[in-house]
Amino acid sequence: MKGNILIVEDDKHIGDLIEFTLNNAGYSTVKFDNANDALIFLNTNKPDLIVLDLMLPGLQGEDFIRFARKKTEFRNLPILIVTAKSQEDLFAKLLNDGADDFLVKPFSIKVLVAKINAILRRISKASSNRFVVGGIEMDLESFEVYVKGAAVELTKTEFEILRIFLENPNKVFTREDILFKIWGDEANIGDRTVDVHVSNLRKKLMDEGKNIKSIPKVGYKFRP
Amino acid sequence: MKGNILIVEDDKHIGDLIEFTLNNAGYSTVKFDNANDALIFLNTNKPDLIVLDLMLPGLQGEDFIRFARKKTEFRNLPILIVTAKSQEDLFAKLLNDGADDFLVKPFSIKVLVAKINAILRRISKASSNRFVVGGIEMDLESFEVYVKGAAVELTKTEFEILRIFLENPNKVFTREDILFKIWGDEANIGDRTVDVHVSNLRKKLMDEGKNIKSIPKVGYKFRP
DNA sequence: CTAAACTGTTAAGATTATGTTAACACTTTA
DNA sequence: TAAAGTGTTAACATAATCTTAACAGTTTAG
Repeated sequence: MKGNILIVEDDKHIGDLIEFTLNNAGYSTVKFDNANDALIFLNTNKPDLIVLDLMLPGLQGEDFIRFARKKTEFRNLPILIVTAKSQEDLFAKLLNDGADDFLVKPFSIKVLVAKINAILRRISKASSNRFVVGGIEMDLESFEVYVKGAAVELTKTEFEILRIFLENPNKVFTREDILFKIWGDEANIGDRTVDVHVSNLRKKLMDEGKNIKSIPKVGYKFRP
Repeated sequence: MKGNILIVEDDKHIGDLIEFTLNNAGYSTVKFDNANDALIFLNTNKPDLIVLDLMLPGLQGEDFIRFARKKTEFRNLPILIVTAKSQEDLFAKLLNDGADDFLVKPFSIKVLVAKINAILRRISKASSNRFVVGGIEMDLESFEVYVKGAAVELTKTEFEILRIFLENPNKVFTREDILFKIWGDEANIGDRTVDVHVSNLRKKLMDEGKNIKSIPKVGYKFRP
């Protein structure tokens, strides 16, 4: 998941379009058609970005920005304004109030996504590629593995094999599958080598090692 | 002084207008009417933001962005595009390439200043040019590094490598990653060179040097 | 029940990666 | 112009990892 985006847009048609587009671009979304509900949502949630229609019924978009900015944790939350007409003075004011950017309707869907990508890239350096399966935590960025919170030192090959298992829980891999995935197809290695690595992995993973099951005559799988 | 802004704009009239406006808003400016001179300027200077006209003679604005983005120290330098016509596909591409925002001519002077204020406010909040990671303190402005308070003399290359590590604690970088981030992609240098610099870094950093870990078959990382 | 096939584990040797030094080229400084 | 500083490469030493072979233990099939 690339990020969580809050959409505040009273026009159902446009709101759906934005939501659909962002979902397609890999973002998860929450949508409200009024600012009050969105503010209530913000009490208990912290999205990565807000797409805000300026012309909302009731509470105005401007007020929404000011309210949102009051809370410390939202001081750096990017807000992208979507508005019907080009009011340059208003834009200038909003940008100074804390909005990050704006789009004038009708706007291009491509530009919308590109702007959001650009803003979020700036804000969050990299979405963490860390995941947890069973009692094992794997961080692809730091190449670290934790079993029940304790760091475990793995070699690169062990790491790669474990990754295959964790990314496909319960799927059985033949030794050839594993050889191919790690060494490529030109490798000239006996498949018993996999057994040795799996053996070493099991030992290093302590209790969790028991979850690497051997399927006789087939291969190995990981059952969390 | 609020900040230093590089203007790249071939239309003298618009360039003067931008410069005048930004000066009035409290920014200091440097202006070029072509991308080549601007790139030369970037070799020895580091502005806080670039205002770039997309339709430049000779080197295209797109190329300019790519060149600028190659160097580590400009990777987070905000670039605001000013362009004559609305080309939405191009905008989308540029935003993904690393531009931060754009304005379509004729644009409002108020909006220009507001956008620049907004971008710089975002940046200055996010990145101080002095930071501490573990027992190491790095000052990007004075190019000084302190280990437990004691100044350490580093060469430029060592400094850049350390910066990559400190800005991304625990993230593993391959030797190619490091080569690319520092030398760009046209460099023709063996990756063992990185080892030598890392070796020298470790020595100079004394105790803290132990926190530069080598991940066999992958690369290096800094674990504070 | 026994042989064959399969899996687990160990340890040794082979292979590959890393650490470090020294030499040379190049640039900057005095 | 010499001297000092920096960057790059090559060479060698050291260290880590991989692979294999051997053997023990286990399961399967007849």
